[in-house]
Amino acid sequence: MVLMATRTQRTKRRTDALSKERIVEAAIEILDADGESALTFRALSARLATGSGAIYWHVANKDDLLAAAANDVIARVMTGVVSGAVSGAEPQEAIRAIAIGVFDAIDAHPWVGTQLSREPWQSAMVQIFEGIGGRLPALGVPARAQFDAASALVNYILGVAGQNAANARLHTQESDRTAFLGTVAARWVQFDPAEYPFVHQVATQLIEHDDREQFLAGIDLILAGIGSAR
Amino acid sequence: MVLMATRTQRTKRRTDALSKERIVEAAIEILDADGESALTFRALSARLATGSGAIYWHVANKDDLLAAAANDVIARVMTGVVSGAVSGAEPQEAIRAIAIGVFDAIDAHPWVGTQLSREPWQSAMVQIFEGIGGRLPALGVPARAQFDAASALVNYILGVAGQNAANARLHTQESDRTAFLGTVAARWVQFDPAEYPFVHQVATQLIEHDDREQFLAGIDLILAGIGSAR
DNA sequence: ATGCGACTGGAACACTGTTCCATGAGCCCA
DNA sequence: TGGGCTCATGGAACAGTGTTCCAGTCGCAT
Repeated sequence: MVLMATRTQRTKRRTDALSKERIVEAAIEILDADGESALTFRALSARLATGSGAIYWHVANKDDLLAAAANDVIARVMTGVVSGAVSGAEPQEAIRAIAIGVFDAIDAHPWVGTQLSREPWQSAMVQIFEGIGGRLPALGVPARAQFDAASALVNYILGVAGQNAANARLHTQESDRTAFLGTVAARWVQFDPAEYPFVHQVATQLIEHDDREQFLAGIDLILAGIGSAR
Repeated sequence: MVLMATRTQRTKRRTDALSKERIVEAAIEILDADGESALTFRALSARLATGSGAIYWHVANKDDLLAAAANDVIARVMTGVVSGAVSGAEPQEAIRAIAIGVFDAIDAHPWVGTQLSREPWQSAMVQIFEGIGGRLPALGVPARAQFDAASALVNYILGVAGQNAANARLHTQESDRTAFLGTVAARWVQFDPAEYPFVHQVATQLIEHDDREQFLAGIDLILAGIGSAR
């Protein structure tokens, strides 16, 4: 993997020795179990039965740790998607599969969404960029349009990612979510139809809409736009 | 404005009395001058010549303050765009104008980008949603496709917004930006062309690309997709 | 004039990321 | 075998954060 720093360590020290891998693993567990706010160096120290100083020997700072954790999750998604049935499929289907893969990963680990929209040009984003951009030639997109097309798709994905993460931050429970959507819808209905006709009208669809389907609809919209410009 | 809380205060107290407006105004000044990390309740207290307790009487917490600040900026953009020459123009042009308006606002106040991707269903986002969604009927988009179309456009905008804000956080200077892009491009060129053909190939375009133009290209792509599905 | 509620300023609290350093484990060479 | 010497560790200390708490002050209605 070109992205990784060179590492020449052959199982030194105790078997339970600290390592960036072990730290990232523990961090992901905390993030998944109790959310972004639960990941502190104290919590991490406790879980790894060590001190914060030891962790800092392996990890530059918290941003570094979060980037590595997000990279870990995304890398798993990308290798999973690429090695899956998709590799030989139609390029359009491959792009959809990657997008859905990233969406589902962020749905399962909302903190990844926050991280993706927070640190740009990060290795996690490069992987997504490559996965999508690499399929564009096969789609018949002219070379000079590929950069813009890939950027549009990735930015859309990042937008949804951030929004999903923000939603997850607001309510941990599934029941919270529907209740919250109900509240928002109720507020939207009460907007003045003269000033906010669209928001007013769309309020009802808010409750019954499916995030995943809407996400895919957006991907298809962009793909249609890419196709029409061909 | 339906979004604002009811407010029945008629110039009480001293002329320099604290108020949510004055606090938000000062917060925006700090954010614009010295970036997101500079906005602390201590800095705000100092600038307003008061204590943090006084601020908390007018503002629920920091999130509330940031939301109000972002709302302020976006509201100005939206009224500016709507009252501009655009109001009677072709709906497609109106949507482009709104998107560009939001983009430029985030370019000028990067912290707004962070805020937009952080707190969903917020009044700032509702305004953008309405501004864009309200033009879709005139574009000939069927009613049941409008929600998805608006959501796609807004999420794309939010994605770019977050990314722009992250970039701005990384380097304050314009010279920093080009230097940084150069570094990233240099790294991308060195990616193994067998494993990362797209990223490798696109690296050169990275340096000379214009964020604003690429953003607009993405909007046009989505608009083309919306048009083709009509 | 006086009481009362709206408002203020700043001290105190709990908690964060990060740094610093005294100590220990394992290895290499004499 | 024993001494260095580096890698690695754990935890105390630091600076700074958002937030709470509360003793006051001010202006108005009575």
